[in-house]
Amino acid sequence: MGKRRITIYDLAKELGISASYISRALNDHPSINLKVRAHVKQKAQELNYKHNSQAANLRRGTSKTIGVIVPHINQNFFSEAIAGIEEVCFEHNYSLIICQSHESFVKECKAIDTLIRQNVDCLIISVSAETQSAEHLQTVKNSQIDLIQFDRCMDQMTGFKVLNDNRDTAFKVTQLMIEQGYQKIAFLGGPSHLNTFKRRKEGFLTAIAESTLSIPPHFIIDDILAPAKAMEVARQLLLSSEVPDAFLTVSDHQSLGVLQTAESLGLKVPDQLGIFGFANETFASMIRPPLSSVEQRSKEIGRRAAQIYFEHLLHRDEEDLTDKEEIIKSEILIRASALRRLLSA
Amino acid sequence: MGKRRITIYDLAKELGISASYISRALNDHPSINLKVRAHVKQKAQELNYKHNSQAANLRRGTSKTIGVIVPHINQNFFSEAIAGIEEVCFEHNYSLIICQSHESFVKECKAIDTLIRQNVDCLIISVSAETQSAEHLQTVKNSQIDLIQFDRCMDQMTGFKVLNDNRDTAFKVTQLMIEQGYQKIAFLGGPSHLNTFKRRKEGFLTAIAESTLSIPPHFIIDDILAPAKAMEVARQLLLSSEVPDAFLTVSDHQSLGVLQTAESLGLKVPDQLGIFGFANETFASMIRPPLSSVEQRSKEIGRRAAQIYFEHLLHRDEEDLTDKEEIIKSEILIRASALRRLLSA
DNA sequence: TTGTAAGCGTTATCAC
DNA sequence: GTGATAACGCTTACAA
Repeated sequence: MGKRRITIYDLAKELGISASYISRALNDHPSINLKVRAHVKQKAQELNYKHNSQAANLRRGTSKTIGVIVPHINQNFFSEAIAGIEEVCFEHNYSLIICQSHESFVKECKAIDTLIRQNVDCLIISVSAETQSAEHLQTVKNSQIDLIQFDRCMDQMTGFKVLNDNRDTAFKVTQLMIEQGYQKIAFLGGPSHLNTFKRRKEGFLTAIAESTLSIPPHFIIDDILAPAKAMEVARQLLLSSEVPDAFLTVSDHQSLGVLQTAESLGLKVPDQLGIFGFANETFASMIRPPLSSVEQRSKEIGRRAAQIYFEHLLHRDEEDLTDKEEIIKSEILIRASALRRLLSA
Repeated sequence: MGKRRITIYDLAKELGISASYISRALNDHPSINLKVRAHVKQKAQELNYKHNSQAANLRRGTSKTIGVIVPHINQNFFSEAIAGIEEVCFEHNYSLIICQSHESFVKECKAIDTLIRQNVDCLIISVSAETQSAEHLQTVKNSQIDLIQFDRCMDQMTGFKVLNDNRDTAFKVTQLMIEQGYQKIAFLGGPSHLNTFKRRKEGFLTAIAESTLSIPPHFIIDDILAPAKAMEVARQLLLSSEVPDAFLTVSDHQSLGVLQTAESLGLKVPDQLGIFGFANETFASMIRPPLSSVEQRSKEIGRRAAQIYFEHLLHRDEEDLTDKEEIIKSEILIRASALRRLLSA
């Protein structure tokens, strides 16, 4: 029994009023007497009536749903960001549909297609490492779906973006390392077509340029996110004739690789070799020596991305922005791995 | 321009055939000539037609959507599980709506309500720490929504469950520690009304009972998941007259707390104190000494949970199961923190 | 093979 | 205040 779902028609029959009236009562339409509203709502509860969002959304032409695409749900940075997005959506009674691109451009396109078909009102995305073109993002906008990018963004695509201050942070971190007396700093980067990594590198290069140091070009190496690669490169450099006395990397995993390599070569960290990571993974503070890193406040990034939708896009009017880059300030965590002197500040 | 979304009626007009025919062509209905199908599909692409899942689902009475509720998206165990669920759903062209309970029973109920209104076909849930009753889960079933529990399950609720072999694993881990020569093993547990923690404790107690050891009752302490609490308790025990020579905990964070406490007291791990964690967090293998732990294969748990829906529930027939507990075997990772002797095996 | 029409559950519009 | 009625975009009997 109880097979079929209760609809407003069932309520209408039960209460002897029309379905449209029921609908209005449940939606707190002002034209309806407060007592009637209460009565209807009570009856709805009694009969275990559940509003059918699908039907309502079809009728209304909106889905009250936001789609999210990230490379991997189970990477700390992204799961934190999603948690932030979810919090804000929950406050606004919006649902979240989540897809993973697995760093594949093809899957990212498929995910976008799915989300368009699902009628999402907004898409929040951090693109895959493979993504080089922004055409698929244009499709989203063409489908009248609001687009918000975070972290990994396509520079050629205008619109809302929520980003870390990557350039600035890398700049400051580099300065800190120089302050600590490191003079031959190597830089291990990521895929340089991704804005986040590009900017971290820029920050590093600018700080070096503004200093009196000169860094040999082969100390600056792109696209070695994989810890194994990082270890190999670190080993080569540390065994060469011109040895770096510090490593700045774009991820804690790279840094960990460097640290282990250094240990295996009998180098003392931070005295003989300084190491600075990025992302403040859980393990960063737990290894010995604790790894200096950058807290990206990824949950806050997610929150802001979602808030942009509700602030600027949902009830858009003439004066509203259509284009904005919002910067979430990272926090530099200087720990033992890059600390040779007392800090001046 | 291009304001309105293209519908099958637009396609129909454009091609001079009826909308229903278009629908069938797009859905590969066998009655339609292959050439026509191709023609229609091509035109659809040309006009940038996007199938509206909402409308189709409303008509079909299904949503091809699975709801997921977990305490926190951004906890490793759960984000891995969700990644597994997502993978399987993606293969089947199903979408995922994700909610967090934040360990609150009230929020869990609200999430369930949302998902029912969203018309999900199935709910996959790991209940909050607060959840003691299963009435809200019954509501789900009453709404003709398939229910699959994983990890944290309500024992009083029948149906499909995907679980770790918690009891068994804790049993084996305890035996391993005894093999290593530890004789006074303390147990730091979690909230005991949650099946996972209850069973880990049972496993520990059984192994002790089957051994020749006798453990004082105050060595066995429930409900201290918070690392700070774990540290406090460890400190008290390690400074008392009767000192444990090992700790088995139900989480790596507890274990880390114990490890740091031991270090601060000048105790040598693993020689003077053995430590065994649970969950194999990223940091477990990276700290010194590396922490022994249990890999729960959470992604696999997620995958299995989702697969159950597609195997047993989606095309249910008379002979199908309605009740099953599936066990995902954990993997015991014995590392230096609990390794005093060479292993026999 | 093709088209007509009804209906999924809601809400908006228009009457009364 | 209240109630018909049409529509949202799609699928599916049923007819032709």
